[in-house]
Amino acid sequence: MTSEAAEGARRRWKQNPEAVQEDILRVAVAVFSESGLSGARIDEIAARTQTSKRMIYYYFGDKMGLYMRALEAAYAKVRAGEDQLDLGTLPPDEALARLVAFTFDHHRSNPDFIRMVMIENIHNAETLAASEVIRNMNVSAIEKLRDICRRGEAEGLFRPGLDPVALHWQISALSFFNVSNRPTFSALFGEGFFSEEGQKALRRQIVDSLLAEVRPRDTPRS
Amino acid sequence: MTSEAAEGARRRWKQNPEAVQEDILRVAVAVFSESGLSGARIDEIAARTQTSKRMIYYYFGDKMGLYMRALEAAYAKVRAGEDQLDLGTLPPDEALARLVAFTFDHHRSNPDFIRMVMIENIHNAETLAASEVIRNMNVSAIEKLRDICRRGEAEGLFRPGLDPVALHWQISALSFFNVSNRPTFSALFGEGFFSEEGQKALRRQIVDSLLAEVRPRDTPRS
DNA sequence: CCCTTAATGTAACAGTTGGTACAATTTTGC
DNA sequence: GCAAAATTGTACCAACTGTTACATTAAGGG
Repeated sequence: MTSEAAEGARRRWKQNPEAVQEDILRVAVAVFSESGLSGARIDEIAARTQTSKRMIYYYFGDKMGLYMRALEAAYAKVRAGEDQLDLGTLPPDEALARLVAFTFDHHRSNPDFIRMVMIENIHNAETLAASEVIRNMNVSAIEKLRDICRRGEAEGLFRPGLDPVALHWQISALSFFNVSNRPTFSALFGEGFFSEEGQKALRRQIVDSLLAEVRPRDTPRS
Repeated sequence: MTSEAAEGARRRWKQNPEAVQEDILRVAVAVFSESGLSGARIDEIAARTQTSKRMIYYYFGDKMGLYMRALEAAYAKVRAGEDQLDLGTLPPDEALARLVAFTFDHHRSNPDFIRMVMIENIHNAETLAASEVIRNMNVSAIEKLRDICRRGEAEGLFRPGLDPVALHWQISALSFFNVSNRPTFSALFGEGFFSEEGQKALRRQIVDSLLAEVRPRDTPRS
């Protein structure tokens, strides 16, 4: 904080490279997520920036370089938000419920990130695969779940043999689809699901469904 | 069949407008789903066709006109495949299980359609919303579920008050995400989920989860 | 068999868009 | 203070891309 403040003070008059890059990245995420990789125009990104097109090429090389950095920025922001969540002190079932509900809400409040991931999937995740930065960020998400599973199994609350990655898949699928496919789904079946009450009911249903999933199977004959 | 054969025979030598349009649409779906709306190039579509760019504009007006028709074609093909499925004779729980498993497989075998819907969502479903053709196609999907629910409730196999649209939402979410987000998910967490065994296990889990969802709630004190 | 209309080939154009050459200015190391 | 390096402004270009004008051929009606 102090070093950043000093940095800001030292360069307060003109030329602030870090701020310029952040500015560009912020706008790039917005424009790419609005228009897609081919649809996004460098000129539009530049126009919505406080700097110029020249600077984009100076700092990021070319369009793909900028796109990759924007993708990384989108992931970084979302993962940072997730780290706010502390589940270590909660009992396993409550921790899982909290994690699912949080993921659902968190995806909803980060549509830019969702759209960046959609775009990346359209392009076969080639940029993501080329970015070591991102791959290193996604370990923590699974670690949280692995810990919950381990504790739940130890306490006999969860059935044994749970796969944290499979759980993550399910939680992601429902929370992601809720944001990614809202346009087509609501165009075909109405906006009802996306009202405040609709979303609340949906979230509860998803939490319940996941909790039922991890509970030990009924053993009728025992 | 006879009229089409006659039509084909009559125009066998040169000029076959229907075939030309079908050819263009087939390629258009492929190219749009590969590259996105802005990423797709009319020149590439033309090149992969047996006709010319000139004909694309002659029959479809402009790029957006072609895109809309391609989107409609993608929906039509998938919905036609769904209509092959007959569930009326099965008991409700089996019918639901069959429908879920079928949807899962059907999405998997139609990645072009999935990608078209992804692209449409990136563009806020504006084209889909403007196409009456598509909206009329999606009633049957819900009708199937509504019928299953009604029968299940009548027989006491399902709990009352089920929402067919909500069920459709869940089935779609899991089956869709499985295809749409495969690139990013497998880049981050490995290909394991998308092997033949992985997909089989996933499908069974999804079917079980949906069946558990509709069963009457345990009423411990009765 | 002719004339209108539908279908197709050729070639080109105008606007856009990613990218850059060149020069000026600011910052920093010494 | 000064020279080297980092940062920024201006103007421009070459390639691409959606779209169309013009001419030509095939099909159907009478």
